[in-house]
Formats: sequence, structure tokens, C-alpha cells
Amino acid sequence: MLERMPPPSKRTNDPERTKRDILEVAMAEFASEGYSGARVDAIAARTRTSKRMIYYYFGGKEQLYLAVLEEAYRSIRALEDQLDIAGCDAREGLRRLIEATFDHDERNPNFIRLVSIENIHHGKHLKQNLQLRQLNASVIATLDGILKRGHTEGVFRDDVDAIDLHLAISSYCFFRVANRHTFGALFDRDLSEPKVLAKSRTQIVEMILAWLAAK
Amino acid sequence: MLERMPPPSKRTNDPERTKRDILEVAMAEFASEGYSGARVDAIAARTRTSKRMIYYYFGGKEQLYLAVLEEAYRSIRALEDQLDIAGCDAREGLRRLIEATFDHDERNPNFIRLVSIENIHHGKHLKQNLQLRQLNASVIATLDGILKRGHTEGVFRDDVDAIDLHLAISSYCFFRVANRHTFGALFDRDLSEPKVLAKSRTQIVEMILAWLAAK
DNA sequence: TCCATAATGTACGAACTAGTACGTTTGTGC
DNA sequence: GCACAAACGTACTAGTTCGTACATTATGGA
Repeated sequence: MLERMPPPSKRTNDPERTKRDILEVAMAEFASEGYSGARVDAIAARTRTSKRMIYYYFGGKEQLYLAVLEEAYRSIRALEDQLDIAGCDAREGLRRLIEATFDHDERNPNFIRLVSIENIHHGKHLKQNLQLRQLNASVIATLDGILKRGHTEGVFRDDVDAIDLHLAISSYCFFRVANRHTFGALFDRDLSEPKVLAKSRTQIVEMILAWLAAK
Repeated sequence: MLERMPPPSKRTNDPERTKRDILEVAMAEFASEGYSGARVDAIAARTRTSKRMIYYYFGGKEQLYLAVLEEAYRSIRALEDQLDIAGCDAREGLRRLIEATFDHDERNPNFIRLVSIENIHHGKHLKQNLQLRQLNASVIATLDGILKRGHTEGVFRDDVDAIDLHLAISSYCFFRVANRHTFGALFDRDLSEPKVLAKSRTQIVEMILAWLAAK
């Protein structure tokens, strides 16, 4: 005769850890599968807790995705803050910022993928979130400072604004990671390979500096 | 008393048109909603025919997506073919190729989105398709020719290969379209606006030419 | 004209998926 | 200890979505 087990597992409440757990797993799932492809059950299964808690803490799939997106953007805002460019000249400062952007995108493929996914969905979630826009304003301010210094030093042209420059830098760094799979398949070049990566890192710096120096 | 209508609609068989109809609608749906977000029923509804025909001609959702992807890649292979760069010097030839790439991406947002989507899914469908890889080889050959001419003319550096160059050009042209929504939301700049677009078009040409001329 | 096959329409089913009803346990302030 | 809210688990449901069984019509060749 099987006895009904007396509850052998002591449950421990830890709301903060549960929330973080869900967020982490959800980020991986959304980044890997896309918004529609992500499964709430799949997220729940890889969690220390249950699906019930996803709805308890986040409300639903869409709100969970929103939380993931916000978390992703928030965790990387400090990019330029960690950068020491006050002491160096404009060209050197810009070089460091480009390299930091490059390294950041390389190290955060999930973030890159989430941005791609958000664009597939026409950016409708990001547009709802006022806060996130401000977080990203700082990189423009930093670039603007570098550009101004460059004009003063007489080493940069003056008809390129900070947003133009940011577009040029991000597009290259972003594309390398976001389109790695199709690019690799079509041209037989693995962009994540260390040697290829190192060459790219040099080239984007050269490209931007040559461009700004022109005229 | 309502009479049963004698079949008032003469059906006409037109397999080619039916197939094309399905493909077109499917391309729009997949590009707009992503692979998982796309609904077979939604595609069928916007078609002249029924869902039954999707399965009759294509076999299933995944195979339909594959057909859409192939069609998208195929319809744009002729990019460089339409280009007349035999008569001009290396710098002018490159300028025309960059502008053609830029215009192409701008005019084909659905193609851009499909490539993004394919990358979200780790390029697994593209990897299955050998044919498509060869279609894209031609742009590399064209770039290689231009680079070689540039070396002969003494106007281009010689440590940048065709794939490096293609990466630099595509990434900018692609990103502008693919990340239009998040970029626009974050930096309040509408990249599709004619004036912004025209400036970008000039800038990517300047950037690449300045880079290749350096040293 | 008639038949074989390709092309098409309708209706339905099985499986999946987001979300919830309901009950139980844990921790905390008193 | 004790009451009460916060935290959590299980099992279920309603609706959706891909795919198909079955029947019917069109069309080209014998």
C-alpha cells in the first residue's frame, strides 16, 4: 500500500529571485524564438517555478516580453559611462567609442536579436516606453561632444551630425551580429571567428575615421 | 421557401495564377508578422483561393515560407546585372554599385524583413538551400573586379577584400531599413524621410570611398 | 463525347497555447 | 502562537491554428 507522501519539499518564498529567474529564462526564449515563436510553457518549464508565477508577476506574455525588452535596454545603458575619453583627443576618443560599441554588440547577441525582433513587430512595444528613449540619448550626447572636439582640433569635417555618425557605427556593429547566419551561409565567412572579428574591428574604426577626416 | 441556388459561379482553373497569388500574399504576411506570427488562415483569407490550395501546391506552412524566401532572393539577384560599370573607372563603378544597393534595400523592405526573420530563426532555412548561395556569389565577383581595377589605377588600398567591402556596404544599407522603427523611436529621426534618405545615400558612398582611399 | 486527372471548395479534427479557477503554503507583524 | 496577506502549485479550459478527409468541378486528350 502506497502511503501518501507527507510533503517532503519545503517550499521557500523568494519573490525577487523568482522574478529574476523568470526574466532571465524569458529573455533567452524570446531572443531565441522571437515573440510569437516563444512559448510561455517553455519559459515556465525552464524556470525554478511555474507558469502561474509568470502571470502573477508579469500579467501575461506581452507584458513579460515588454519587461524583457526593458531589462535588455537597461542593462546596457552604461556603455559610454564606463568609457574614459575625457583625457584623449577627438580621434582617440572616437576610436574607443567605436570599439566599445563593437565589443558590446559582439558580447550581447541576445540584445541584438531582441532589437531585431522588436523591429519585426514594427517597434510597437518600444514606442510605448518613454523611459527607454531617454536612456539612449546619452550616446548621442557623447558623440556630439567628440565631434565638437574634433572640429576644434581641426581633424573632423563639420557636416556630419551625431545621429548620422551613430547610424554609421551601429549599423556595422549590429549587422555583423544580427545577420551572422545568412551572411555566413551566403558567403562562407564566419563573422564570429576571432581573426575575422579582429579584422572587422579594425576596419570599422578606419572607415569612420577616414570618413570624418575627408574634405 | 428558399431554393437551393444552382451553382451560380463558374470556377476557372488557373494553377499558375493561383500559385503566384498565394506566394504574393504569403510574402506580405510572413514579412509583416514573422514566421511564427504568420497565420496560414490569414494568408488563405487574402487569397483569391482557399487554404486547401496552399497545402495542395506548397505542402505546408514551412514549405510555403521556404518558397517565399527563395522567391525573394531570386527576384533581386539581377542587381548588378542591370548595372553598367564596365566603361567607368573604379571609384565611379563602386559609387554606382553602392547606390544601387542602397536603392534596392530602400525599395524592398519586405526582402529586408524576410532576411531579418531568417536570421531570427538562425538561418536554418537558407542553409538548406544550396541554390541561393550561388545567386549571391555574383555581387562578390563584381566587387572583386572593382577592387582589382582600383589597385591597377592606384586609387584603392589592397588589404580590403570583396567580402569585407560587401559587409561594410550592406550593413549600412540593410540596417537603415531593418531597424527603422527602433532607430526612429529612440532618436527621433525618420530614416525613410526623403531628405534624411538622400543624405544617408551620399554619406555611405563617401564613407566607403574614403576608407578604400586611405593609406 | 467521354473519361482521367488536375484543380478546387467545404467542413472538420487533433493538437497546441495563452490564460485562469481554486486551493495550499510560507512568512511576517503583533 | 496566530491571523492574514503574499507567494506559490495543480489542474483545467476556451480558443486558436495547422493540417486533412471528402466531395466536387474543370479541362485536355482519346
